[in-house]
Amino acid sequence: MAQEPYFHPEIDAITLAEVLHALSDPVRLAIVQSIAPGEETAWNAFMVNVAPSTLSHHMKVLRNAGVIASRRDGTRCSVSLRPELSERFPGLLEAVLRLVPQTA
Amino acid sequence: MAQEPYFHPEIDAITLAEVLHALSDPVRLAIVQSIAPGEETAWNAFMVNVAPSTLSHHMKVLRNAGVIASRRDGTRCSVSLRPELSERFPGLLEAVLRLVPQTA
DNA sequence: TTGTATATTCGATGTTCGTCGAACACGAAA
DNA sequence: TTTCGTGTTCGACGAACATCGAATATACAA
Repeated sequence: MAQEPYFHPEIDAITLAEVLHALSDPVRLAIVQSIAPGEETAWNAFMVNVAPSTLSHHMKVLRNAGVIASRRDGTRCSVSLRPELSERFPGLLEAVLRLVPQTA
Repeated sequence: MAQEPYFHPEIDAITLAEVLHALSDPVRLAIVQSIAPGEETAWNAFMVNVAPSTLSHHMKVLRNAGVIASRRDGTRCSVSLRPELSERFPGLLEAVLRLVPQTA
């Protein structure tokens, strides 16, 4: 874990295409779906079968897209859904997350 | 134009990740946005600055993802939004299309 | 039949992506 | 201090992607 703070884009810098791209990967979709809105999830609590380096990559994609926020907690890391996303694109994440279960 | 009929996937074969991926490209997002629901749009009526071969490629991606339907009309081609998409993933396309204008 | 307009397919090019293992950086514990 | 646990970064790989121009196939018009 680097001591540098995580980069999180400004609300207005979030683009629709980038959000949709971030959500268009099955692994990332599973990640986002397993984060309860308003709550934090431990980094290593995701049931995705990828290497840690790959998971870190996906987290970065979601973070850069403005979907999730990462917070350092000592050696560990907690992630959560960014409330700003629903301000920028109201209803989008809700619409997607509502449909995920019937896909899997 | 090939005489072969266009391939359109079955409703249940449409996956959320594939739809999101199809919509995650700016050109394709512009295409979808300029198709009025319930109406047909002429192939060459899209204001996207790409070569015809590129446009054809994007149409194929959207078609394979289950987002649009293509119909031959003599030498020409008309496209429309697939109503089945809203049956498979209710509210998804509506949520996206509602947000496109504020992006551009 | 010959020619024209329309869209698809093909081949090529450069880019982006998802994945991994190895190496690294940091905080915390021993 | 040394060790261990946790994520990140780096380098590499093959696959997928966006783009184009050229060639092609088809329907229609002259």
